[in-house]
Amino acid sequence: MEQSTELPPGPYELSEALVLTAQFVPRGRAISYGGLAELLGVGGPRQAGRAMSAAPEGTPWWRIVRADGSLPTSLSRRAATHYRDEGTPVKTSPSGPDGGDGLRVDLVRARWEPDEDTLAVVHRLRAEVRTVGPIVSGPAD
DNA sequence: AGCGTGACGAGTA
DNA sequence: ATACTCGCCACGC
Repeated sequence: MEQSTELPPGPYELSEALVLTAQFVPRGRAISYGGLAELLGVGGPRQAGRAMSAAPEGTPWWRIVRADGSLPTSLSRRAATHYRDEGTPVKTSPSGPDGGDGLRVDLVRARWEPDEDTLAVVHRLRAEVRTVGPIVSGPAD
């Protein structure tokens, strides 16, 4: 069984929620930074990237990629190892046919789509995210 | 409080 | 396909 439906107690920081959501991406699949944030319903691609850069050990960061399926050059090599191991559909880039940089995940085939249960969990996650959102109050007066 | 920076993304040339 | 611009927004100086 997977580690679904079990979440640490909230509320969560946005970055924490994004990392938790990333944990649900199964082997061999991937999603874009923007897609991850969109799925959670909070934040955007920059926040997702920020969260992944600071993600704790054990986070499958290689499954969160850019919209075009690539990752920063510095991470490309390590990611390639995982893709080979997980059998992730990749696309050979024109400027670098080998596993170095130029490697891109074929999101058309590898894009992760959460099942209903996972979706429910993520939805619950969203509700407990401590957003830094706009200050609405102003009872001041 | 301003300003630059970044594991982004979409649009334009 | 590549290069560059802009919009985005949390962080750190």
